[in-house]
Amino acid sequence: MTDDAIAAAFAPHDHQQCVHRALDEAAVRLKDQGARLTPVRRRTLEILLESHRAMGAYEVLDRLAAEGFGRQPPVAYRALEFLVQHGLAHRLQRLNAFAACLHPGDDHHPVFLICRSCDKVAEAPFTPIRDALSAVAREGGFHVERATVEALGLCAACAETEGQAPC
Amino acid sequence: MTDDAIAAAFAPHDHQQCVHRALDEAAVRLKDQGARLTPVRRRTLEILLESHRAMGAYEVLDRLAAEGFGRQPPVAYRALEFLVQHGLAHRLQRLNAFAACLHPGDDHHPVFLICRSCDKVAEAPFTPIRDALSAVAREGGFHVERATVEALGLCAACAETEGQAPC
DNA sequence: GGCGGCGTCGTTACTATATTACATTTCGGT
DNA sequence: ACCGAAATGTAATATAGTAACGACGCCGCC
Ligand SMILES: [Zn+2]
Ligand SMILES: [Zn+2]
Ligand SMILES: [Zn+2]
Ligand SMILES: [Zn+2]
Repeated sequence: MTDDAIAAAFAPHDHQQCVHRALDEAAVRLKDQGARLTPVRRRTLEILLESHRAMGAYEVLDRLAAEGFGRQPPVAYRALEFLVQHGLAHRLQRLNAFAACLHPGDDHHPVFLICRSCDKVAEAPFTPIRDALSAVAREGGFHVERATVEALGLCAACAETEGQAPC
Repeated sequence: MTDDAIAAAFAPHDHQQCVHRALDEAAVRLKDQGARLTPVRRRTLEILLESHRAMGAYEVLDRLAAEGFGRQPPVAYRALEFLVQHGLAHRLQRLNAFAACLHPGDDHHPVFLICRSCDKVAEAPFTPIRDALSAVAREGGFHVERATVEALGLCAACAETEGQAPC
């Protein structure tokens, strides 16, 4: 998860290939783990991958229902939870939403950078922040186990066009 | 917001005085701002202050309703939003909950340390984390405007009694 | 082939969280 | 006393998430 990867998430790129690669990698990882990438699960991942945005569970559900899958909340929540559990997607607390993981494979718990203009989400390395956080907490006698770090701001692409229409 | 303040939030302390001081400070601050600390608002703040825990809006609402205030959601949400707006309380995204601010006066946007055993919440300085976060983001061309940092872990008091009953 | 366990998928029904809209009351200034 | 703004209350609704249960299909075994 390099700095380039952050920029790449917001910049225009060969998205077909980006999606394809992610799906392939997902299939491989799941096979290794003995987990099944069923049609609903696969389609859910595809839907998340289509944009680099975070999507609410009900937004995903509408898409699934329109394509002939079940139309009740558990359908979406189960698929999303499965993806999160297997490191293929993340949950964004701040938005009550989910986003496909852009770096499955890296065993990670990232920091999220959310652009308030284009709504896209990037993942940044957690380590430097965790170090700062742990240090501050430890001095107060607190032991950090898990942390949520979600930043709202402006991506490079949107900063350039600020004032104009969103990218 | 010192390290001692973090430890103090979790450690036993003269809580009557702790609450009293916070209420006094709130009254002064609001008067300065020309805002009114009405009965519902004051009672809401007291309820939050009674524990150092985060409370859900409906939990607060139940308390208010039981004391003769309105029993519809907006009653609680409005009072809570008012307190948040005026820096007397914080909203915890991760818990869908609210906690009284322990350091009104410091103009701040803190990091939250939430003990998973006793549920108490402390506030830690944001600056060191923001620096680390901004640095990471900037290298990816991302400009951070606001960030949510909420850590789950174990406070010093609970770490000592771990394995026994929660403090 | 038939059987049974297990995981997946779908449904209904429900809980929890939060907001919109509108009527009524309260407060401060004139 | 009067007016307008802010605050309070209500009902209704929107959004987010979970529990419980039955049906179906797959796989390993008899
Ligand atoms: Zn892409
Ligand atoms: Zn953007
Ligand atoms: Zn206290
Ligand atoms: Zn504790």
